[in-house]
Amino acid sequence: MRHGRTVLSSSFKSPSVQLGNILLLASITKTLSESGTRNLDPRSIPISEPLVLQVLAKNSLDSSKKIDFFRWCCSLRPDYKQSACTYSHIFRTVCKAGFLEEVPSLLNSMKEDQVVVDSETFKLLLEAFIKSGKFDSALELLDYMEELGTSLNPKVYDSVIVALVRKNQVALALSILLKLLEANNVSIINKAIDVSLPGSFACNELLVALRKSDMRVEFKQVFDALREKKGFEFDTCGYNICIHAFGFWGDLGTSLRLFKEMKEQGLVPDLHTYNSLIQLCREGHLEEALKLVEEIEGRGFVVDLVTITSLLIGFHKHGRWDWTERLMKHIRDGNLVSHVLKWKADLEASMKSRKNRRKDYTPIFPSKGDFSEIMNLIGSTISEMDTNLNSEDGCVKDEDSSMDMDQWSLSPYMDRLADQLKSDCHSSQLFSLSRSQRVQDKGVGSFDIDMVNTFLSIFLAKGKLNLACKLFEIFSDMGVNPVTYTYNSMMSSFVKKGYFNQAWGVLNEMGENVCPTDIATYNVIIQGLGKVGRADLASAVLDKLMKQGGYLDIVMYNTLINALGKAGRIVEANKLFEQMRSSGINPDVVTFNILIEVHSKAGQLKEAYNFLKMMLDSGCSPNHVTDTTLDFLGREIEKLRYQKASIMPNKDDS
DNA sequence: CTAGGGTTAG
Repeated sequence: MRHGRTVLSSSFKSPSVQLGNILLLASITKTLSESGTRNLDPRSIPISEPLVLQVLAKNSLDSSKKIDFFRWCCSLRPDYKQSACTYSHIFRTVCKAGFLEEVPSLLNSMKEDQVVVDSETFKLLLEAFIKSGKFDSALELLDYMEELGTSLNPKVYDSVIVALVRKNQVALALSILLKLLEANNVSIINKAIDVSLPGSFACNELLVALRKSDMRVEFKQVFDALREKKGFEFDTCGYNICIHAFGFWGDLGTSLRLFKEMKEQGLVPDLHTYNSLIQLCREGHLEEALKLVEEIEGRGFVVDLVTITSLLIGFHKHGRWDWTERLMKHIRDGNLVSHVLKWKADLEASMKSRKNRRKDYTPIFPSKGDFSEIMNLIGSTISEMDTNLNSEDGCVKDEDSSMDMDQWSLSPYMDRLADQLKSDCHSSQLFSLSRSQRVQDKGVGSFDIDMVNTFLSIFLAKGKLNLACKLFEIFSDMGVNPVTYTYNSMMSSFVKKGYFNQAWGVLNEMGENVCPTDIATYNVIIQGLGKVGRADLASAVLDKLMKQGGYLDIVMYNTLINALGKAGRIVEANKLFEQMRSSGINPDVVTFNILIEVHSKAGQLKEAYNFLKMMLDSGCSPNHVTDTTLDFLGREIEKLRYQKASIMPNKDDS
């Protein structure tokens, strides 16, 4: 078929041309993969841009051959110049294959060819550099881009900043942003700012990173610079970040000012905003915190577990459990408050009767002295409890018309369970899973169970295990269907008292009951397990969690690594650390502190030192905890040096 | 895609 028909569009080639190309392409590919560019003859090959692109796009050809071919084509200059498009291709190939060392010379030849690739390709290159830790190269490339002076997509800077932040290169990201903000005379930079900064995602990311790294001064610097920049306005998220950060660092005045300002800007504060502000109750401003709760309710938001946790931690910190009473009064009537009060009353009633019921709990709760503390926690008012009975099938039936009750009510279960308990002679059975399962699964995520979990977390976190156990005991007797965290807490309590069989029972029963919604709640359990050196159970929890499709965030990883490490399971801790990194989570200062400490205490000083080095290399700045830990490491090293003056870990580098 | 509570030392 050789009739020379005109090709209408370059993308629709005649069959003959197509066939010819295919054959040519096949032959080149074959030659390349067999013997590289050695046997290619420029005179016999009609090098054209589409052809080069097609070769570069060949999946069967490995990247090194493609790069060779590309260089071979370049060598044909001045007869043949590569187009920007081809450069774009080869850069992508290079990035994909990780041959970043090829980049500088490729950039040079691009310069010679007097073409410039698109912003997107630059962005990919920068990100590839940053991803592989070649920050210097990334900066060089940035300079080079400025030098080229071409119109670059301002979003390139955003992506660079974000990429750096994610690589813990907060300081570097900071310097780039500040440079952008200050460089009023460089047109390209200005362009970048004008388009990119309003409502910028990158700025928010950087601010968050600065807050997390406790870089107060730098945070303020960026904050001020952004505010001075004309045309820049924070979005809701940005305001939230700043409000939280200033409050976090104790500058409540600024937090509140920003809060006011954002409302004036016409932005609507959301639950994030309020929950950030409520943190101020940690500083003792309990009254104001409650006012905010009022405002939340007034605006139609519903307080969530974060709100409650923040408040309770604040109350706890200031020893003001009596404020829970006031909190409940502030929570919107008709919705939560009645349930909260009811829950409270039920708990009280249950506890009152408990005293007469089980006596064989003593060995599990050797210390009874703190009982009054629970009473304080719950408050002293004893309201009459609702004595509704529930139906046999486990559904809640509400006969109290005055209180719009729903499935959150606990008292019907409690009543029934109280009866069961009376007839139940297995008082040594610490809890009954079948009993729990009989209750319909409606309470998951509801307020009451969260409330209990919150108290449990606090008790467990403060080492008040007996209190936590007690609370849980009461709680599970009420027959609330436990969510995973509750099981976990329970298990933790058992473990701490040596009731391993029961703990395993819980583990096996957890099954589908896992409630994966709130990862924070899983942490305390692992922490507790780690503290008693039962990381094997922590691993089991983890396994189950993962099988349920749960995911791990950085705090969870840290908690787990800590638990494993403290239990002396260093190998597993390290494995988890690797898993964490391979799942794309960057270790933070807490992770490194844990790893350094764990290895130090295990006598693996060299490893500890390596983690310190890794931490510094990854741009993660040490904090006060690191200092304490390093003191320990230093002493251990000193000790070792004293013992064996000759064989030393490579300590004296830094 | 980014924001709030929950993770580490003494």
